[in-house]
Amino acid sequence: MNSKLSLYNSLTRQKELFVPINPPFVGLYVCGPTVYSDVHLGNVRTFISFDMVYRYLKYIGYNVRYVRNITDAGHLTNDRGEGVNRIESQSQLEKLEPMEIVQKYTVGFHDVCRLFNLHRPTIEPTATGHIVEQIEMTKELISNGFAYEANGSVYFNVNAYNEKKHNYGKLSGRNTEELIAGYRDLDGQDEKRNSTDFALWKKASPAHIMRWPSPWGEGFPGWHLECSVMSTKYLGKTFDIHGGGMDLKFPHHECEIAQNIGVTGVEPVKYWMHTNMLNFNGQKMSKSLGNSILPLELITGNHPLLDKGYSPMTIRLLFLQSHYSSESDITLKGLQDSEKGLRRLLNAAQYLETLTVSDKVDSDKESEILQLVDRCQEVMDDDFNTAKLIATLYEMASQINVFYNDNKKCPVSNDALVRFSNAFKGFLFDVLGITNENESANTDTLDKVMQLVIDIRKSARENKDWSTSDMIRDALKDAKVILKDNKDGTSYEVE
RNA sequence: GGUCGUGUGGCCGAGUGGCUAGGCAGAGCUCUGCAAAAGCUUCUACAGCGGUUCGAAUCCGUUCACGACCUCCA
Repeated sequence: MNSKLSLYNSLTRQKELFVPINPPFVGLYVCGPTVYSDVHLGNVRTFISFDMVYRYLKYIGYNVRYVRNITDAGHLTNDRGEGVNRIESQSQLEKLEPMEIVQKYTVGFHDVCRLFNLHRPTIEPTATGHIVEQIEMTKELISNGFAYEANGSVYFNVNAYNEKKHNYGKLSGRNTEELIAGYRDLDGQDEKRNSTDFALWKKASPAHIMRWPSPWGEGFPGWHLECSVMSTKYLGKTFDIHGGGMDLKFPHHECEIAQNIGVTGVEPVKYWMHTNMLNFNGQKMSKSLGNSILPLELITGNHPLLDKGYSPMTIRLLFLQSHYSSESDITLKGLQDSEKGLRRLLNAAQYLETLTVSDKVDSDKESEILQLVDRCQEVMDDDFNTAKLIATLYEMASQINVFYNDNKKCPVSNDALVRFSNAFKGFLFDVLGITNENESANTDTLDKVMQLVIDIRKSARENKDWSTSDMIRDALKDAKVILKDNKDGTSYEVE
């Protein structure tokens, strides 16, 4: 673990050296989806980013406990009191039980995760599985003087919290008075003492299906509470990294901090990480603009704004080509570029397997490739700069191609070639989580059939029977098999 | 209105006080029966205006533009 990883901490607003609380263990908590509809593509970007973070932490030797929750209760459309439970409203729409909605979209979410080659979190807890703990935490907050009951609901008391010299708003740079001023006109006649207060527990109306008994009557937990409860339960009072999309910074993460401090008195998270938003053709995806696009629509191409489908790995590479903290934009041009880039990298990975060392060692060349090896880790240590990592991998791919064209011989020591090869494959496959989607197509059977076709074409070419030779090549192209005539024979590739 | 962020070559996208990012596209060349692939070469930018500095795309100020969150949308 000789890494010098540093990362941008949203809480301190600066890049900091990553020092785990209890090495070699690292606790990572990421806010997961609310399973009330198909997972949003922007959410997928966030999860890909943290998948990469998880992978890199493991790559450099940490033992990571990765907790990503499933929100299956309590997420209100309006946190201010008159909220509608998203899962309930969807269940009415689809005429299904709330738990059927939860099940349906949890399964769908997991399917999407698999497509994009996301590692499973080591713990994936659900809000409904932690109702007891949420009630306990609410009780503690009341007894600590940070919450009050009103009419069967319980609210967090932001003023009481601030009076104890805590600072609600420090993560998102907000101050409570301004928030109150901003809320004034929106404020209804609700049970809260102050408009910045937020629900820990909500009383269930008679029509409400998702309900649990509590000391304050039948109700359901507030949205922010589950993350506080589950992160503390599985990662401890203070843990290393908490991640999520920027849109969750306020109010969700702000409330989480307040709840945790209200119970434990200590700062819950050492490093906060926020991923930036995903746009489509330069605009935020939104239903009203009609440019909202689902992961499966992007993969299948079944959407009016798409020319065709793009593979999950093409999309994954596109996302990782920009830094997690920058906005990312999906455009057709970008997807097409990424598709080509992906092929370039995967081809290089394939060529790499055929390389051997040559008799003589070119020490300049050797130090050049070892420099590329070192750079992979250097750039990742700098706040997970996947954009730079991919640039480095492209340079490595160029190098591989040069060797490949030079009789597949590398003028470097065996040790250097092994290190180079391990770095290229390790960073491409293990860290970036790219997989070779075509591997399954290259079966043994296909290999043998193709060898036969290539041999037949070869004899045609030897007889200068170009029409037969080209006919074979064109027909294969229709079948998405590309022939490449190299100096030392013909190889094929499934598109 | 408040908080935060962004503006880089034809396009995407890193970087952030002096040193070629990288990719895609374009042009030329090599290889090839022709292609494809690959290689080599080439094109070389930092929104405008001030300022600091020996030197700024990078720091400071300012103007303009765009975006996010604060309010349902991840």
